[in-house]
Amino acid sequence: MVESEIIHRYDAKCAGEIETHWQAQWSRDDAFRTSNPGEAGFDATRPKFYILDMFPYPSGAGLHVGHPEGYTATDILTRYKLMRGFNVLHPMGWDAFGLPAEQYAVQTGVHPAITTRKAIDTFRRQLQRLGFRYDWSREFGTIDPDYYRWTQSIWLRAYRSYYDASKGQARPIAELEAKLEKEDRVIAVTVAEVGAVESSILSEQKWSLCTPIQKQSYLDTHRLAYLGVQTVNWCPALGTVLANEEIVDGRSERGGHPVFRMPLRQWMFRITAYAQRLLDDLDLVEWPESTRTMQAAWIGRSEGAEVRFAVDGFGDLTVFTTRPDTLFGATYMVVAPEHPFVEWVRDRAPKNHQAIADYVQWSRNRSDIDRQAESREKTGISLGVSARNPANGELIQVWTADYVLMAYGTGAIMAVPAHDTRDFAFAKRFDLPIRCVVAATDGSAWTGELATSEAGTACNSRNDRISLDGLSTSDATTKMIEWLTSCGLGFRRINFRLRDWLFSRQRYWGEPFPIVFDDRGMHYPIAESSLPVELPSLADYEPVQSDHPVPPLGKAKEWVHTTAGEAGVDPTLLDPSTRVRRETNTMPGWAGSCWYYLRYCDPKNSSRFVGKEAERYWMGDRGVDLYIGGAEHAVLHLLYSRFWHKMLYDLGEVGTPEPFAKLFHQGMITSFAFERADGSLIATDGVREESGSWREIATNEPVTRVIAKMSKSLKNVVTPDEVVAEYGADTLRLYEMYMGPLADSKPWNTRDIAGVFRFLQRVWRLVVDERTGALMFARIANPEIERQLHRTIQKVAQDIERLAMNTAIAALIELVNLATRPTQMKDPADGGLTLDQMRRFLCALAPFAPHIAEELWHQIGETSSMGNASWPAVDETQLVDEMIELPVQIQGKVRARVAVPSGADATEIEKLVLADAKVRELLEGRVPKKVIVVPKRMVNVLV
RNA sequence: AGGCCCGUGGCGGAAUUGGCAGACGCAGCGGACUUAAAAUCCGCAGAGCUAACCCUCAUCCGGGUUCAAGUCCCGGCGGGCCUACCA
Repeated sequence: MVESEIIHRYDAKCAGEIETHWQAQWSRDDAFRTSNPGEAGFDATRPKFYILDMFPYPSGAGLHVGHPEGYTATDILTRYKLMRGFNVLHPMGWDAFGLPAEQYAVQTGVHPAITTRKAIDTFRRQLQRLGFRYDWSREFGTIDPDYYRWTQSIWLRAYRSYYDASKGQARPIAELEAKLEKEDRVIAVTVAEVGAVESSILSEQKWSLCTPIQKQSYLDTHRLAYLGVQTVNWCPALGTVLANEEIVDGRSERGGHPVFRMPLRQWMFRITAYAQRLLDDLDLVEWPESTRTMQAAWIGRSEGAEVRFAVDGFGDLTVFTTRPDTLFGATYMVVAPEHPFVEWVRDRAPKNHQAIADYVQWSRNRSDIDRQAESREKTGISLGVSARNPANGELIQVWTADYVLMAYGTGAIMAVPAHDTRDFAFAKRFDLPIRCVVAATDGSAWTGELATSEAGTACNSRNDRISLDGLSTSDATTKMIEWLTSCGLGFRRINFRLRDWLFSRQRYWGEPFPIVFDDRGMHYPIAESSLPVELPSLADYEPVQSDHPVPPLGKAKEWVHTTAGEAGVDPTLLDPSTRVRRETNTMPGWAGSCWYYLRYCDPKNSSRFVGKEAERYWMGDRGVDLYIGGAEHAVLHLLYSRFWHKMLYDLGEVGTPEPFAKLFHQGMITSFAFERADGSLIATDGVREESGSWREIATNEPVTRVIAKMSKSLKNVVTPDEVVAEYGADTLRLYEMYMGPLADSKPWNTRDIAGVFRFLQRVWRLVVDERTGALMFARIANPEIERQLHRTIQKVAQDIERLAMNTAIAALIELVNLATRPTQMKDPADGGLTLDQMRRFLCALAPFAPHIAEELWHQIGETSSMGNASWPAVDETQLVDEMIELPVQIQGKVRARVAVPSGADATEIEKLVLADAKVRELLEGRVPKKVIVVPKRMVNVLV
């Protein structure tokens, strides 16, 4: 018993000791530090590589096993690239402002600043326990005043800029102002009160005659960050604006409170100015096709025309259509209930005034989701007014209906029921005329039973001056646009689905806007030198119940009401003694993540958001070299970041048009759950396994195992902490990578972890005698193992580059299995790997399991850290065999194998194969008609 | 409703470019060692027919292209993701 006691075994305790020992050592040595250009230790001869993880939102629950999946992959690549001689930037930080933290704080009564800091500490500790090689000296959180000072600064840059359409780029708004001043241009001015809806244009006048408020309103219609009116979902009971997804049946999802749609003045971003560039530049990036498609769909470019329909007494009602070729088939019009035309009609139609008002009110209080529900029938009401179809001169009715959206196009449409399914449904419901103006290409007659939106041949489309009849849809479209343009009735237009970005939130836990208002409602920016505008520490940050939005920051009365001087407004803009009111909305959770990748390049810079030299070096020509994160951010975060980046690019602040050269989405880690016959789910602890199948404990009924998301209710959540305690960090890292392809969603199976753990134990035993702790090496390199070692190193390198960590690990396992073959081990001193082989093997293992690799590295006599090691060289000659066995097919079926020299060409191979005894036997004297030879692959003999 | 992606052993998966389907791991079975067990090591392992070899069938189903298809094309079925009255 005593002699069999194994004290030098790689078990959980041993792994834990090794891991914490080396983590402490790396920390003492500052081993993960990366130097910037100009700093001590920076080697300018090395190429750069910037590897970025989407930084986490630290929740109170800590990490779950999904987090380390992407992080392990980037860590492997980081360690590998370092061994390959790159300067690698691999940072980590915290996305820490936002709604969940605030709601958690309201629930627990603990201030979000405290809970968030605590959550960050937990996350950091957990990540460090996994040995990730982050340069922690670059760590920051979006809630750090030193960071959000620059978030505010960049926002101010947008505020002070406009999009110069002629140049196709952002320019300082001072340039626009100077031009207006110099040319004394005539501008459209709105009613005198600030924030009027754009449609209430009253008159036009010269710039020099405008009031300051009119000037500001005008500039606001050009700023990239501007104050504008947007219809929002306002929930008085919750005291906040809600997203569409948070509303069910016109009530809040949480609590079932009523929600009202109301126009609200909010800070917006003019992201629509960048729509075309955001679309075009998707060609510059190496991103998953699905993500690029989603972004393109979100931007939603469509080509068509704007067409004017005359309404007596009103003027022109303008529509956007992608099918101007069907103008002759427009038999009625529809405007959105929010369209100003409705208001105009209502005031002039006393007969159905009330009915129209009721309909508008009713539709206004319906959420977008409600309005868009597929199953519901179309609703609407006739406005009792007619417009003239400019093509055929017919008078057609104008309706209002909520299937037309104010936010898209012009908020009004021409309805062509014969060729649009929505218009068709509406026309059927309200018995409106339908006219076919596009004939099917195959000549078949239109049935009138459903709308045909496909391209075809124009018909019934002629007037005195134009005829489209007989033209294809695309030719008819071109001709119609030309005609409309020549008559001044319309023009070609490209429309985008993308809308401007609502950037205000009625929240406490976010970045304050660096802006103040005077008594007249004019806004003034805070001077750069007075940033940050710090978030005031509030004891009561709960939302306010009200009929009108009251942001929680409004409660900080002393902070809100101040003077221009105290707030830090430039004295040349506003007298310092002027009483001002601070903006009380805050920025949304997305703000901090829009530019964090830039700050990592130079996180301590106190004079710029990022130093130019550091930005140019780390961002290089194409930006971040590899960005890994979840597909849930495929649209919003990535689109917002690209937008900010392009603004900064236009303003000369960054050197690349796109921020992220290559993007990769890791899959989700799921878990198992169990399903009853009726489809209901059972938690894992309510089930027992019985000879390969599962039964519910309570009823003894058989259940099936299914894949489900990890959730508390199903009791199938696994945390890294528990895995580390049972097996160690190296095993967790290895298991997460070995589960399957990084991009796939894969189920966690605790039982499978033993496999990779046993692999690490075999690695350990390869060198360490478990009883004595003595080191064991082969005296002579076994040639088969040597050859396999070269192949493994080669494969691991290739697999890491393409992020196929699972197959890289399989290759490492195969090598270790080969090296531990007991036939090689009869004499311990003669088995396994030589010292030199072990050295090279550990280099290949280190990216995956850095702790055990570092430990063994030192045990075999190395004194410097593995972090300084180079990737082992591969001898090309070891990768090819002299002879290879080719499968030989007869009539397409593998019937024999023939050994041939690996360099043999097709003729040689054919000769060798046909001379082979087995092949001749199988051919039974038949003469081959054709022999297909694919060197190094196979041979197919056809008779 | 539309768009995109995916269906391979009992399970996770491999097959990178159309070229030996099932690497590697888990679970399973048999053996060695042990008084016994654990641990470790060795072997077996898609299905069918076999004592065994052979052979036949086999990558969701049905067609097609090809000397050759898990891989390409067409049609279905099943699952997932996204968008959802965008004129």
